[in-house]
Amino acid sequence: MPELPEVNTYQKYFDTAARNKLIREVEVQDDYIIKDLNGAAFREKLRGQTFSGSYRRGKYLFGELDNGHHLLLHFGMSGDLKLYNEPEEAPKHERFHFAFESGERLGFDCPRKFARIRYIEDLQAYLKEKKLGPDALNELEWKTFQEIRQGKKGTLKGFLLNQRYLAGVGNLYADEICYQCRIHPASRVDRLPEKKWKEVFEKMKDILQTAVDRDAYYRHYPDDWFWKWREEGAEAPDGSTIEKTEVAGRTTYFAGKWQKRF
DNA sequence: TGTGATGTTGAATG
DNA sequence: GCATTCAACATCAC
Repeated sequence: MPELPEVNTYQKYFDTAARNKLIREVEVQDDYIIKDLNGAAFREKLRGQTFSGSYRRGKYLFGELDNGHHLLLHFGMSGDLKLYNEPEEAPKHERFHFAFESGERLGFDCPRKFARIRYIEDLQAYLKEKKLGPDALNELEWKTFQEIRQGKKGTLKGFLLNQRYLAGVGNLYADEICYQCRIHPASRVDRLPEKKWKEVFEKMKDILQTAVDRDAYYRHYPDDWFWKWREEGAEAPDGSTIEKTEVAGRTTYFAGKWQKRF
């Protein structure tokens, strides 16, 4: 689930659920997804603190603490947040939760344990060390986009998925962008005409913004979007058949005749 | 029972 | 150091 629009929705949820509530207690059921700290140390760091806000870059969500430190929430493939009141309402695969003074609990659910949680004292230093690119929706400008692609030779899809170049595009939205631009996802970055680059940039912005506006709720996406035909053998709106392949190591769907290979 | 999954990473290669 | 590829990570649903 969690690509940029999904994490944006999680951010809104997190802000509503956690902001300005004193963390009375922290319970850790499984500290596998918490990096650098064991469960007890994590509990010590967070207990008694309050989230004052949040910052999102791509798929990375940083909860701002009142001491100036941050809590990184990366949802991996299956991370989710749930605010609840009674212990028995805890999500099935809860790895930890914050118990607020209000009596509510915010649980972090994660069946597949690909999520990453990290306590960060210096956010700017972390972002720099991590080499995380600008947020594809809110921070990436055309000029920067032009600069980033210089010297690259891989596939367009691989480029869009690389979080060091731009942060936030995942497998589904990468396919969506390629479809809407009528470009084969395995097209080489260095062979794409200038005009197409402009189109990729604009479509990407439009797709992400539209998805964010609809709270990443797929069923509310425009009727002519690709995702609903993203199935092998399906018939795309233009009549071409959807093909399945692998690009940049990821399962990829595209409309054979509709998307041109550069 | 086997397979694949909307993400990241470190190792390996060029 | 950079660009790119790819297997590995842990678990569940189909």
